Amino acid sequence: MGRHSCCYKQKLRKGLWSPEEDEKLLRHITKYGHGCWSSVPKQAGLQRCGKSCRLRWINYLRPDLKRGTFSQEEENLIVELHAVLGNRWSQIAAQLPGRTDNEIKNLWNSCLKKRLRQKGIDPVTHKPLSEVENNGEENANKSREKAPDILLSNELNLLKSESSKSDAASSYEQRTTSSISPKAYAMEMEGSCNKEFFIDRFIQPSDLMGNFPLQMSYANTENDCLPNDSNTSSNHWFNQTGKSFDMNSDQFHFNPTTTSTTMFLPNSFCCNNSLDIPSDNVSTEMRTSSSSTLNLHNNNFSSWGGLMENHTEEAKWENNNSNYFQNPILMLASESLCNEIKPPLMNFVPDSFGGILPHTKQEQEQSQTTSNIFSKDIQKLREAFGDM
DNA sequence: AAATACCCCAACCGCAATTGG
DNA sequence: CCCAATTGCGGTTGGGGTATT
Repeated sequence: MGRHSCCYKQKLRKGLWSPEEDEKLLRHITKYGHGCWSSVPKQAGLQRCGKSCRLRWINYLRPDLKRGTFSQEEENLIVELHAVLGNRWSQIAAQLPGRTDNEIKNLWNSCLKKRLRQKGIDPVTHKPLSEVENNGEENANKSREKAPDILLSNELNLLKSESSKSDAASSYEQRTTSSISPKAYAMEMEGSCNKEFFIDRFIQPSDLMGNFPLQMSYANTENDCLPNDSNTSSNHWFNQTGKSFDMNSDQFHFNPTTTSTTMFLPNSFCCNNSLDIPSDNVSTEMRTSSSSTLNLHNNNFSSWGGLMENHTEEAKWENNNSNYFQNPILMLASESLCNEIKPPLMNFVPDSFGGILPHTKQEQEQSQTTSNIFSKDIQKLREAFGDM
């Protein structure tokens, strides 16, 4: 165990990926899905280990990545999430559609940590440095660096720490430009840490439409590991259920009111009732295997985000508000509020992996059953807050 | 202009968890 | 249940770019 077996094999390339390698991997995954990662490099004609391919896809090639610099809102969110979750980068990344754990980790280590220190806040404990020093750094580091689950409720209480008070002026100024509302902020200042606090602080209307996490299984179960099937020129894409669908098929011009397919699409992509994908944008480009239509090495995915964006006012609103929590905290809180919300339009919201989840009421219910995978976290929250 | 220091980030490494035969 | 293969995660590293001397 430990080191991936394929890494022992000779002649495997390491280091930066070349544009040619990127194109090979992208083309392969676009066409067949990744299936078993360890078989991807061979099938894609790459001299890489599967682990390296997976990482490259997740951190760079995935079409739903946002890329570019982090917004102030995103940075604020990361800091707040870090205060609760610690160095659980993947969980933090799950709340920031289009961002990878690696990206967030790098941002934290290179910028955010430093910025907090400059503001007199210990980036490990999120308490004032002076307080941390008084209490002894040892204990603080022990309890925080990699927060055990059992500390979760305690972590939540950190949100009401004195540090917030001492940094109130600058901090509130910052937060007024972020997602936190004055009410939530005031409660935080008052040391409140109850369900209203979380609902007000984290939940946006889009969450209440039933934006629950789903377990992503986009492996192409029918066609995994079958790149040699030359009879199928189809480009099978991945969906939520693990079944593939054919990007060459006319059905790709799909109507979300009749399908429950989840696809990888730019995370900014949202729509109301029906979604007609222009024939000469994404699907066409992804079908074009002979020429590199995606300018990956200029970090340019405008052909995805640009063309795919729905520019209606409502879609813009959705875009602006779909980046919020889809985690157990919100799920728990959402459960108690779902009934108060109007019957949803057909909403497409990014899941934690950047896919798009169409949510009818029925699908919300299905989603909630899937949410059982978070039952452990929910249990902890119940312990922290009591039943809601 | 050259040398050095610093910063950022892509990619690697190793471990733990999960999966499946 | 066992064990090997695989996946996912977080910590770390190293190289390239930029700033400073």
